[in-house]
Amino acid sequence: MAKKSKRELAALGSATQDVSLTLADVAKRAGVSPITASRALNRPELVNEATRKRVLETVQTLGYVPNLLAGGLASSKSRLVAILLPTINHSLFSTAVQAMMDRLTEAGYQSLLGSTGYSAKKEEILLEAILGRRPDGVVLTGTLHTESSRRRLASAGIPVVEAWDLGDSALDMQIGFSHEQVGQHIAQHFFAKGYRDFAVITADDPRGLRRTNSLVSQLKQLGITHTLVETLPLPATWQVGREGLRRLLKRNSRPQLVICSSDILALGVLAEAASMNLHIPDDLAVLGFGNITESEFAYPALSTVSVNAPEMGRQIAEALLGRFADKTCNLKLRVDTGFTLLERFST
Amino acid sequence: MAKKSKRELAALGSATQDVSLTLADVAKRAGVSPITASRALNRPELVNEATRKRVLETVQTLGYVPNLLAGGLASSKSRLVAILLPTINHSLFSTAVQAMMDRLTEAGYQSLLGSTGYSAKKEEILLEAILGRRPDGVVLTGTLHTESSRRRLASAGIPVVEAWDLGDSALDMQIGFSHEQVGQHIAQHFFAKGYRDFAVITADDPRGLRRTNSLVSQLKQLGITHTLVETLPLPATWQVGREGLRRLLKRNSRPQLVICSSDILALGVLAEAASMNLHIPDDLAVLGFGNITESEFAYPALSTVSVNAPEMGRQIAEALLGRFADKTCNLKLRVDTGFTLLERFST
DNA sequence: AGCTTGACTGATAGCGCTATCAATATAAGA
DNA sequence: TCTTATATTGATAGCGCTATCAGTCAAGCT
Repeated sequence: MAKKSKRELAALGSATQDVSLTLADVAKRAGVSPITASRALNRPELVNEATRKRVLETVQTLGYVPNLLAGGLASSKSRLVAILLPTINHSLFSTAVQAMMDRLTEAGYQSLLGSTGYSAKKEEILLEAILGRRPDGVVLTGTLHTESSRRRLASAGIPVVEAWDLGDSALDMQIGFSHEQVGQHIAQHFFAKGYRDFAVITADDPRGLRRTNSLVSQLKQLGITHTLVETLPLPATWQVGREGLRRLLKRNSRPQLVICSSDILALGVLAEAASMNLHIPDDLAVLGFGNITESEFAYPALSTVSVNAPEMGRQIAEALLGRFADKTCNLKLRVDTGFTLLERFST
Repeated sequence: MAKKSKRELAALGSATQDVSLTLADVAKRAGVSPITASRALNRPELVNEATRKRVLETVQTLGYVPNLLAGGLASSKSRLVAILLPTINHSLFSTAVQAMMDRLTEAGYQSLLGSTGYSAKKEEILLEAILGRRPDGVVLTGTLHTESSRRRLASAGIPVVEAWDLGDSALDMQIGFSHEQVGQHIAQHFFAKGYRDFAVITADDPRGLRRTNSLVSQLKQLGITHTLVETLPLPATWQVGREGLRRLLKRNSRPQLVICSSDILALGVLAEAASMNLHIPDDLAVLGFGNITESEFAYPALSTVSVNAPEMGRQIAEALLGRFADKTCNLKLRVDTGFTLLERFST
């Protein structure tokens, strides 16, 4: 009762905003039925020009903000895309995510970010909470920890994009690149340039490990039988990179080239090398991965592998939007966004 | 019809997950009324132990995921907290946000991240979309571009935390520190240490500018009448930091100490200095701001101002949770989380 | 005139959940 | 014995929106 009267007050007065204004209030004031008001906002092509204008003006003057919870419930379209990241902080993915969000926001979708962190238990809870919002789509960037999480996602019946990879067991759409190819390419490229003594510093993450394995086995094929590999626990930070180089140098020989599983590690290596007065690339060459924005402006500028993150982000957004518009489109989509080896001044 | 039968199928079969399972399905199977099932999940203290257990088991076996859109609509509690950031990428705020999200997630809230970017227009649209989700609370980290955005937020009738600052015109709760004090403290500290020749590289952001103004005027009071200030456009990146130092050195004298408005700029300055073969801190001392994780492991380790971001994040979360539990609590909350000048090896 | 078509608008009935009040049973107190 | 309190469960009625189907009206055609 009290509520109702408050509302009517707001509708009658010249309030420019209100908390609990409903579409019905707008409709009443514009002299149309609620459903027409709804259409004026969501399917303007179905409404007469003059009517639509009147409704939109009323929306403006009242400061009405549609309740998307209600809209989502009624239409079973939440206009929400869930993005799962390993961590929100220092993410290799942030550039891709930014581009993706920009495009999605433009198209009227919002992004629900979830950081899966490092605990499988937390991930399960997160996934449940996110699925509870009935997102229209899900983007997976990191890997999921448990198989049950993957199954749960698969059976949620919503479009899923697995980004940053092109694995075998696709849940749905895949947009990324081949980590094996990256490893192989690095090996071939630097072998051809004359490097013979390689070392790897990698974080203990499945994809970094795959790149590493592919690199090592390609080197073997080229006749380089022994490659030092330092595997360090997540998360990848500068500190870990520095520690990695220290450990590497404690071992026998000093490698010509250190290949890092991420730019973040590589920047740590650069810092550690500087602290040791090692000259880069003469004393030690360093390669990163991911081409985060810092890399280009490090000193020396970091050589790295670019995976064209903004483009990937855009493609992910488009793939989802396509599927939203037409449920049968992009069904087995698999896009290889490739990669580029960027030689700057650290190799 | 078809829908109904599909549902019943799922409820009868031993399916472990289903898309459109409702609470009513769970209730039927557990032999209770829907409302009891609802309570078993959300207000367990109101339900008999045995009943609750039965319901929860049923939820498990069916793989039911509550529809939070419906729940939110019915209870007008969305369990959603909106966090507005200037940008999701390379954010000074990411550590605070991470801590905040962790706590909120733990308490059953989800975070809707919005990047306000650099366009006021985009910000308006974003705000409208976010308010449409009826978040239970909003956290503002950057500043909002337009006054109308602020008003809109204020009149949304939900708890708002303004983080990272303690301004005069609080919308609601404030948790942060005084940028003026930071500037003043830096001036006093380094003056006392004997520095006399200062320069500032700052991004064109309101708070950095406030720190700078306070610094400069404090220096004036100490008898240092002229301080070079380079103001560069957002976003703050390494590139901008490098550019800043270059510009600074093109001017007359070389300062003893360069004070940067963010660690990111400072790391850029470090890189530029390295490229010029300047020795830090002897040739040039550098101070950052924010204490991002990289700073500690840069070479040389970056002196900076820590604002205790994780603690701030936690406090923000607690403030909101307190308010959610009791609408009258924390009403004019204003927490000064302070700051610490961390001298490492760049000063 | 009668029919069809297209453009527009509205009435109705939910979406899946919870607030609210009511009902029941049992235990405790007078 | 009859209240009164406590614990537990259920019936009802929405939350604010949209899908769906059903008009209404004017224009165009036979």
